[in-house]
Amino acid sequence: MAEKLLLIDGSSLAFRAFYSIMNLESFKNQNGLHTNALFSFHRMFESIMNKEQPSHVLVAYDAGKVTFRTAMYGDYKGGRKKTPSEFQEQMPYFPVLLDAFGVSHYKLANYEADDIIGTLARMGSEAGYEVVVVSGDKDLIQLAGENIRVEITTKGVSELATYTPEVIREKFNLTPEQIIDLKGLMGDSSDNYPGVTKVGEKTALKLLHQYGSVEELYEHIDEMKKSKLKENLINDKESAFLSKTLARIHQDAPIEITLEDTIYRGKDTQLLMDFYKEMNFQSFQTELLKQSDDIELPEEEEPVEFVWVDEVTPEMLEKATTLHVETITENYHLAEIVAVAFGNEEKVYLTSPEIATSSMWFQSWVEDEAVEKTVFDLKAITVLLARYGLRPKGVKYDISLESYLLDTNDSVKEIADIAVKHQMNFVNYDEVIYGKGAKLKVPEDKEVLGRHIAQKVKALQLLGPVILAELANFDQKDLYETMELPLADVLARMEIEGISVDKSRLEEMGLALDERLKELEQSIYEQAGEEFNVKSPKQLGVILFEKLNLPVIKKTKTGYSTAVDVLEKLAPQAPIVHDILEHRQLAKLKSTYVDGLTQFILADGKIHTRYIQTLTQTGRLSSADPNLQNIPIRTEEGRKIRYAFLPENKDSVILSSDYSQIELRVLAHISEDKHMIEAFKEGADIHSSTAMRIFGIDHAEDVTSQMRRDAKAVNFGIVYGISDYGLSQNLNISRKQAKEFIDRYLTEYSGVKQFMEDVVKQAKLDGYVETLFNRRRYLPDLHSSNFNVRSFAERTAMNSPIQGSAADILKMAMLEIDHELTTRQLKSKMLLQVHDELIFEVPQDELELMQSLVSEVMENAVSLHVPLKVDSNFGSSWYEAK
DNA sequence: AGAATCACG
DNA sequence: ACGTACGTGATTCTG
Repeated sequence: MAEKLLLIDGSSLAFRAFYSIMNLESFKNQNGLHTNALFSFHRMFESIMNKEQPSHVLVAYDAGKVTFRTAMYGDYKGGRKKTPSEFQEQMPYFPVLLDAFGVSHYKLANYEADDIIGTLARMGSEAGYEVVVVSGDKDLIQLAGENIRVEITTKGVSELATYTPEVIREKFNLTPEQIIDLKGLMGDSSDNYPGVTKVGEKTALKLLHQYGSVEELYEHIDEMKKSKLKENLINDKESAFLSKTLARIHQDAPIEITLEDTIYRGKDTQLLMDFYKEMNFQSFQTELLKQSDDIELPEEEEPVEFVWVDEVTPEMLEKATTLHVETITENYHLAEIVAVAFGNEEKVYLTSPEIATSSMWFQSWVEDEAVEKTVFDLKAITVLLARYGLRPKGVKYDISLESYLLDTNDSVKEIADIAVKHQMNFVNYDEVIYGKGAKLKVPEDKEVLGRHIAQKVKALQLLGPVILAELANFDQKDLYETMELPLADVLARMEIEGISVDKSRLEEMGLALDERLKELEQSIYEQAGEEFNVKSPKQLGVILFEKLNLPVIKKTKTGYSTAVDVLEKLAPQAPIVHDILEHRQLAKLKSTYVDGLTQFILADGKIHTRYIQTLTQTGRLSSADPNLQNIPIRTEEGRKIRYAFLPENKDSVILSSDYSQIELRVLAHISEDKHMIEAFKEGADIHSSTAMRIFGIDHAEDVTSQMRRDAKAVNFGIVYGISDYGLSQNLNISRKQAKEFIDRYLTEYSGVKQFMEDVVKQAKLDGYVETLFNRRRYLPDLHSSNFNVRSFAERTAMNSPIQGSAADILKMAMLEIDHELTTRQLKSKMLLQVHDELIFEVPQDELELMQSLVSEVMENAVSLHVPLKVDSNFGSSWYEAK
């Protein structure tokens, strides 16, 4: 096989890698080391290796700041910003990674990576090798030659642009050698050498096409006619020659390595595995495990004992305080149970759910309030064991919930995530054991499976007290013990209960939608003069903006935007746009709400969503499989979907109770703004009263509906952490006008203004914001040097305490309502939660009681400086509960 | 897998 | 001057 030498500019690529992933916070290992550059470099490197399949590889590095170039020109690479510390700290690990890859790396005092590469490229080429050079720095294209191809990263790092002498001729009409002359004339702002004043790429190219080189140019300078350019060339002659010298990459650097030394040795899987563990690179870990079969799983110092049993005895349970139910798919309403496990950090028992739950001993252990247990995700376990009629009690530590409360930023999806954060590296990620995607499966080897589960149990057991102590430290023990933990049980029962959905009703709607969609498609094709996929934004863009020549209002990263606000602006100009808008809306209804929901109706005729209690950054719940928190309501066509949501029993109705303006009331409370509190105490219409203030109206009856609408938008904006631009977009008004609205608002509600300023200031000091119930959100981006990132964090600092406190309040109300339903032995059921709204199934004979009970509890869930108000409606379907 | 779009509070 | 509203999940297309 022919020899192929791959030369990589490590310094340049590592730097590019660093900037290609700027989401610094999510790329940290267990010791707080940033890993974004290492991760991204790894990805780039692998893709290059796969593509090139070289026989020889070398990664070259700059040795340091001082080189022969700085000796020639003191300011070479001067004026550069200091390397960010987040990057600096990753630099020592690149050699470790490369050693694990089996790839040589080299740096040389006084020289840059370029010169090492230049020298080896020459040597390789002379030896008849095919040479490939990869860098993020375009200067290296001067190395292109007969056997030398240069690849430069573009668009961050995702793609490579190839440079051969032919490409350079086509692009610049120059030879690779002339690239050096080009640099000499142009200079280089990032390397900080000057070239010739006022000469950029265009002028430099013109000159080189005429004269061929810097030397030739100055030979014939006298023949040039008098011009500013000529003057500059004469004045900067010295600089031009210096710059050319600086730009030239050395091809005879005194390197001490030979081509022999660059032979690719191949991956050392064990070293790589260790590196991935250290950096917490899960996906690479799994990938590696798939490729090789000789990797040893990490050793525990004192391995946990585990045993599969087919009978549960009291002795087994005697010292057991951790309970685990293993599943490998997310949706626990449908998931198959792989095993039930119980034990402690020393010994774990594993068995099937049938064996466990049929044991009297196990039943009473699970349901014994007095046995303080540790679990991971109480809600999931509650739903899973409910299949067997068991309801866990006495759970003290839910590691999942606790981790979420401690820091919403580090997403703890599985036990390994939190174990690794506490240096318990013996726990494997599920993906490592079970695989993922199409290859997801339980290992046949009971030893492997058993050890994996046992290690999880061990970690949970050890983590329990540690994590609770951390919560206590943050004053979050109450939040956990009296709100989130009991709520897990309430939510589990809501999920298990589910809500009845009329499948045939949905199917009827689906047929009608299909018919209308066909009509619209025909009409759209006719008006477009051709058939195309209306659902493809790309194809639609071509039709609208190229074929029909409609004006481009907004662009996205990838092309024309065809979002609703754009289409609405175009609608008056072209009737086709009306049809497209309607098509969009109906297609959404059909796919997401008719077909989508239908798939989730189980044999009991109900939909069982999952509330995710540990996801949002603010403390809200989210809902998935399916999402029942975004069922249409804003348009009549969409709202009809709600006709399909029914009470389970004929004699019952759907009752819906929602907080009125809860976020603004919370804002009034937290900010203690006099005027806003006053407005709410008077029971005023808050949007009208805001309108009166910002428009200077004295009598409520003089507020026009337009004013109220504007004021409402301003109120929303305030809650979101307002900006003039955002408001102007929302109201379709000028930015100046929007700014006036905001200024008026903040003058009138000066307490709100004060709060907004204080909350950001305090957050910058503390690093986090808090809700009324001590729920925290950390905002490291408040200190970002990037304006956008920082501004976003500031708006978040204003919004999170508001949105989060509102979420806290509804959670408190849910607990109280659940308590009342239980103690009063009512037949009414709490079915759904939609952020500020609760949905119940209520038997007719409990309706009166429930209406007042629910309102009463919700309104008095907490005591604020303003009253809380609840609106209730009921009907024979969710649609009619309005 | 990511982007674009759109449903909700 | 910088470019934006806050929080979610599902579907579809596309590289």
